[in-house]
Amino acid sequence: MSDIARLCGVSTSTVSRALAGSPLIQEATREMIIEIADANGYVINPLARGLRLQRTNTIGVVFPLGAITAQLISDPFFQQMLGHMVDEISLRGYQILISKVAPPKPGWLRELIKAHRTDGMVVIGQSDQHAALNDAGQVYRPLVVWGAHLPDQQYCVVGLDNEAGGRLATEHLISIGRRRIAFLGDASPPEIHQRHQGYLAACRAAGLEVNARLDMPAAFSPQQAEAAAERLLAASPDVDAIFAASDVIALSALQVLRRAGRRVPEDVAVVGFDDAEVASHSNPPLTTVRQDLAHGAKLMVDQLFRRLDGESTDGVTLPPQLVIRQSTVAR
Amino acid sequence: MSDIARLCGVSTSTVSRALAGSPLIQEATREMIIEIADANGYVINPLARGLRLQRTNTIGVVFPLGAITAQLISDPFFQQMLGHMVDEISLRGYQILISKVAPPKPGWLRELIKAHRTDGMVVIGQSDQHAALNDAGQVYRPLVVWGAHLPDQQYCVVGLDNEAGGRLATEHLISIGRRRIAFLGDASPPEIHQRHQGYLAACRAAGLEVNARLDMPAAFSPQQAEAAAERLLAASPDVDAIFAASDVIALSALQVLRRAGRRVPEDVAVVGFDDAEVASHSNPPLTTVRQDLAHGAKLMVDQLFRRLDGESTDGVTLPPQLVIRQSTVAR
DNA sequence: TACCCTCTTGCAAACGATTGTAAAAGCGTC
DNA sequence: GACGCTTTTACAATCGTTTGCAAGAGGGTA
Repeated sequence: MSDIARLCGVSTSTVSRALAGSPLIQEATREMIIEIADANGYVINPLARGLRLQRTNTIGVVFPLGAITAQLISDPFFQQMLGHMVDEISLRGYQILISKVAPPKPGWLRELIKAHRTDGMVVIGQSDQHAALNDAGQVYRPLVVWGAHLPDQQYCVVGLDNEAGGRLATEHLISIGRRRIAFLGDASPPEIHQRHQGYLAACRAAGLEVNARLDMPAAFSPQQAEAAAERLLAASPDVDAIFAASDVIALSALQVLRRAGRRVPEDVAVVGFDDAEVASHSNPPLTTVRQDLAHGAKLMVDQLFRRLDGESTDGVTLPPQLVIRQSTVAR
Repeated sequence: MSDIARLCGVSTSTVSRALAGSPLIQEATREMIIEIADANGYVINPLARGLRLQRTNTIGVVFPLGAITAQLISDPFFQQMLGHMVDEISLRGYQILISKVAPPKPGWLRELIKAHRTDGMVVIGQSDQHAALNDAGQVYRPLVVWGAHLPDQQYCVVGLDNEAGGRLATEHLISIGRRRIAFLGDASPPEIHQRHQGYLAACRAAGLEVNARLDMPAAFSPQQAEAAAERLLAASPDVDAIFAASDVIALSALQVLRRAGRRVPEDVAVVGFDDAEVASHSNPPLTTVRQDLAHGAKLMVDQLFRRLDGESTDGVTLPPQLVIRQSTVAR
């Protein structure tokens, strides 16, 4: 900037004000300065600017990956969410700084905040970090989290009503006459825990027995999910329906069932969760609980920017929607 | 930092050196300083640090979206690439700054570089920005681009041999007896152009006629791709094979063919490109040209870091691999 | 000419780190 | 005690901006 100032025969403060469009600078001077700056390919240094202004025009998108998930790529959910976030945030002229926190160490979120590299943060998924989020949420306002609504939470959450989703899926399976309904998924992240609660509630309401043999922990990666599905079939050969905690898990279950010679949906009906792109193209197409990630991402970013403006926001609970396809109801 | 210095009864320079692990600082002093810094939740400010060091520990991932693509989310290719990039870069302890450049204005890349927010950059896809890349690549070293290898290029490219991929796909269709093979895709981005060249070469080698009715521009979004597939069927009802420029386009074609009552592969065989997750789960599963994005991403990041170390790298051309599934060969 | 007023511009102090160089401290030796 | 040597610490400049405040320029009026 001092080079430009020298070229223009003015001081850096004048250049700075001219580029910022300050009314203190005469129109003719401004035009001259802008022209010379452009001609010399001058670009303002965002680091220095951020340091001075304490504003970076950047939003952080954080993926806390606890014990549950090893890699980001493992699930299309993360990929899609990230894609939507990039779209929504760049629409508002902000930059995006991604942090993958794996595994989270104590204080990770406070450190991320205190680094002051971003004006606000979006956290995708609570993982097992509810305490850290509560801790930060009380003092740091521009924070929005995607995940489950928890009773004692001190931070702004946008997320699906996962319990209702679990109930919806399970009631659908019950309504088509299934009685031995298995749950396939690891219920330790809060979102999945709530889906599981919904499953249990629906089973109890219908007077169905739920036992440990029907309740099979399964991680999100296809390989581990297949292994879990095989364990399930071995433990409960008479299972007549599977409610999987995600579409990826459901697709793995479909593969295992096909290899085992079970027909879907005649012998075993399968329901997934997410309505990822794959769900509609699978064979058979997958009945699933749809979460509208594009809308969710939009809401999160909306709320975040309202918080940046000093408003306070309460989060949103989105209604789940059951999408019925041929994995539960044959044509 | 000056607070910590005051608390410790030393100067900021001592604190800085202690935290950086400089041998100039006595062990006892260092331990005392680190302890006090931790106890007070002190976190170094990366903006100030970056400003001083002219290093940000950040890699930029840039998506230039030219006239071709409207949204980032439209194609799983971008989502997957982004996911892999995040994985590979964070593995090396660097942060990731995403820029979606849509549409690219003249000088966008030089501006991005001159902003000095990142130590290096990865550009995903050339779009229609070959000139801008050439312009920047000559002066800016830490730049790696995913895309097609072009004759006069001055920048480091990692990418698939798209022409070979196009040839492979087309030869496969020819080998199963197809004669009226359509190309579905917009050949203006270099990658797709090369796939199209491979298609033309294979057709010519087999003595097949290629006419405009078999050559149908199709954008990457499912809606537009479906419309294109419908136009194709209308223009050339006797088509017996479709080579689609991406899996998303191929899946749209499958939908349209099903609605039109054509059997796949008996009436019309379909080949896609990418081997996205959806390809293996579709109905019927899609024959496609696989690009190993995980490997590609790893190579790109490898080369970028070697360039950061002052080495110069030449880019890599990856071999395509045909994955044959039931959309071309019935079981 | 002296004075005041308005309009522009420049000076210099931040923002929060790093680092070359100078100074201080500690210690052994003559 | 003076000197020199090594070890440890502090001073101050620097990275590239922004901005409160002071000062200069120009013009009108008494």
